[in-house]
Amino acid sequence: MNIGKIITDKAIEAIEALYGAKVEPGAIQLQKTKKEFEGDVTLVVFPLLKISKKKPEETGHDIGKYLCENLKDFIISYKPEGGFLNLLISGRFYAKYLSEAAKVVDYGLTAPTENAEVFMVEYSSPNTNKPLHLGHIRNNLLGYSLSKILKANGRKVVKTNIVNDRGIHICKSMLAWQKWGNGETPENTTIEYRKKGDHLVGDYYVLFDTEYKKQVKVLMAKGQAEDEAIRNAPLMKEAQELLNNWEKEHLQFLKFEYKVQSYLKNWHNKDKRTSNVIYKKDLEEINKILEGEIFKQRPIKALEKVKFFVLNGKYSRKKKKILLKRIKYQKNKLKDITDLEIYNFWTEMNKWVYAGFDVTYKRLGVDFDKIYYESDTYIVGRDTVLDGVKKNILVQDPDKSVWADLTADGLDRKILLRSDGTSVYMTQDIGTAQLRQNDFSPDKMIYVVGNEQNYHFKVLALILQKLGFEWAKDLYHMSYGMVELPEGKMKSREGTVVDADDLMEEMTATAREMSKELGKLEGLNDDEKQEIFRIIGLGALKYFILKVDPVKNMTFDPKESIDFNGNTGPFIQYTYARIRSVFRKGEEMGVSKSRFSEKDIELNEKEKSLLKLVYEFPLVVKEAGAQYSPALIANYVYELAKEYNQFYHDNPILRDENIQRRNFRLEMSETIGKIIKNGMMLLGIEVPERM
RNA sequence: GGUUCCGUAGCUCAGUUGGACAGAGCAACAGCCUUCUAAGCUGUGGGUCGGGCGUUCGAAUCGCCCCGGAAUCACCA
Repeated sequence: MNIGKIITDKAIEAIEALYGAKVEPGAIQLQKTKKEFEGDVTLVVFPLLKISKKKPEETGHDIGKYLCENLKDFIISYKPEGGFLNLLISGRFYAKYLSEAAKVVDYGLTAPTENAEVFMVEYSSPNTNKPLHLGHIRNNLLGYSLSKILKANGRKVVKTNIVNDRGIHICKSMLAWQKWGNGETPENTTIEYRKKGDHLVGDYYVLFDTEYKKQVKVLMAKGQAEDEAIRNAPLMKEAQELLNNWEKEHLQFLKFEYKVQSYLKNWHNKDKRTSNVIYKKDLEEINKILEGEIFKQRPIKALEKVKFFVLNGKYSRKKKKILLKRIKYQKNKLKDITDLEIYNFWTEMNKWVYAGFDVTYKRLGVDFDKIYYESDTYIVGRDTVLDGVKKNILVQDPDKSVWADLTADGLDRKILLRSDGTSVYMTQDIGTAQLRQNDFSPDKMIYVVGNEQNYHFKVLALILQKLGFEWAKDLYHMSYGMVELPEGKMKSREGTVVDADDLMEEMTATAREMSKELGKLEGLNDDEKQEIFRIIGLGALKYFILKVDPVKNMTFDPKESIDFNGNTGPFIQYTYARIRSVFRKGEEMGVSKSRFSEKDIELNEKEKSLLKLVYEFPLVVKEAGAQYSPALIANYVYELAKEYNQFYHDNPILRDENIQRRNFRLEMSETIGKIIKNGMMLLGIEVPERM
């Protein structure tokens, strides 16, 4: 039941019959009829005047008459208005459409099929030296919502995250902690409250910057120029040295990992004692672990997993003992790792941060199918780059630094390896892309990254293409605008960021206060209430961010809290809760929904426009998928909620004495509730049953 | 300076391949709860769509120029 196609086909037929000319479907322009005119669909006749060689009104009349006669029961009447032909679609068509839509549980959403295209969506991509802030929130919400939207368009989606866990930034935090930390950890910071790991590490990052700036000031007072002082400050030098040492130890660690890898790979083949003890079925399971992703990236973790498997297996105590002994033996071989002081501290600090991130992600309601770490991927990138030098695709300068020459493409030269052989940001992204291709061979790789990196991704795609990777054309940078404060950009080093955890907490608190004032949640226990506050607070935040076109920068004023009235998340959630309330009340009254006859339904204006919106939902989902824009969904759902509230205000549902109409209104309300829920789900926003 | 993006009501934003008098929300003001949730509904005021020129039957939308803002052009990430 595609209104557009039905009319377009018939209009083409009409033009041929009336004027003897064949036109392409593209020549038929349809649009929604403006509110101030009578009708539902408007055919723009201007482009057809050359063919009809008649006045606009006459042409409209001709075609309108033809459509009306040949699409009986579908188009009831027509009215040409200047160059516009307004067509009135029968209410029965829409009512019938509603009955169909009502039957489909996931109305508007298309589930992925077996051989659907695989879309990989990268988002979040935090640095491990600081907690997430408002900018990350926009990124995460966009990425998560986009994933949902693509999935609803029948794509298989792999959500991924690349954690920037190495580099000078993290060394700054490490150094500050070593100097002034006094052994503080997330577990023992109990002075006022227990600090989340990511916040703790972030605080040391700020501390580094404060102390560093002091040193620069001192040096400048002693007569050094600013850029000189910036380079010469002892703290910066120490941080750089730390980075160098970290890289050395990291390489050493990789060698250990390699050892474990080769051992595990041959475990059951070469080690007779083990393979005799272990069940064949379990061996297969263990092999699965060894061939899986964890093993490739974190062999030690894989070893732990194998251990866990053995412990939970149905083995006799004796056999378990033998198996565990084998595992322990291997782990002991790795004890050299304990000598890697910097590396181990780095690992430890990262653990604090990840634990903190996990809490934030969970609270925000986002997740990932696969997480990559820069500390793994830059090695792959470096090898590829060196290979590119061998193949003369890339150039190596006399100082050993490696470059991609993009001047022929109208861009500059881009550095890929420093003269000391260390990697840069681009190197890492080259490696990450390769790993992803290996792991998932996606049809499309979407990078949800801020527009400040437009140039970076342009260059990345170009370099990958030059390196001969066919899939380079499948990279897509979903660029979005910055979130700014009224006074300008947020700067984490200066502590002017809006913290993600704080913001979510504030939103929940606002929801709580508001609910208290309105006092509609009596009869619920504290847990239930808390859950509703959480849903509303987060809904307000998420909607506020997602309703804005991604390409645009947006300002956020922390002093003016996010609204809960008007074009907001809570408004939409409220509409849903209202609909649910109708059905609860219906149950109390003993009124339940049953079938209605489309023939007997006279739609009023509001009902018809609501049904038109119901019809549009699948089209909006499609469009949002094509444009990668959650904002389209947000604006649609708002429109739907607004129209419904107007309907609700003026029309009885349960109290309607006309039983046919009551059934219709219940059916319509239920379907609209379903659309609101599904639509909000596409934005990653939950809806409450009550509020 | 080069490149890219943005500029719509006092504020925050809609406006799909060009289509009818440019729409919402907030804020302001005036109303509506003995009736399915008032986080709602109704009404009033508010605009040279940054400016100019051009293409077109028709431009917020496309092209060129200018103005304002942002990002980027690092051996930072």
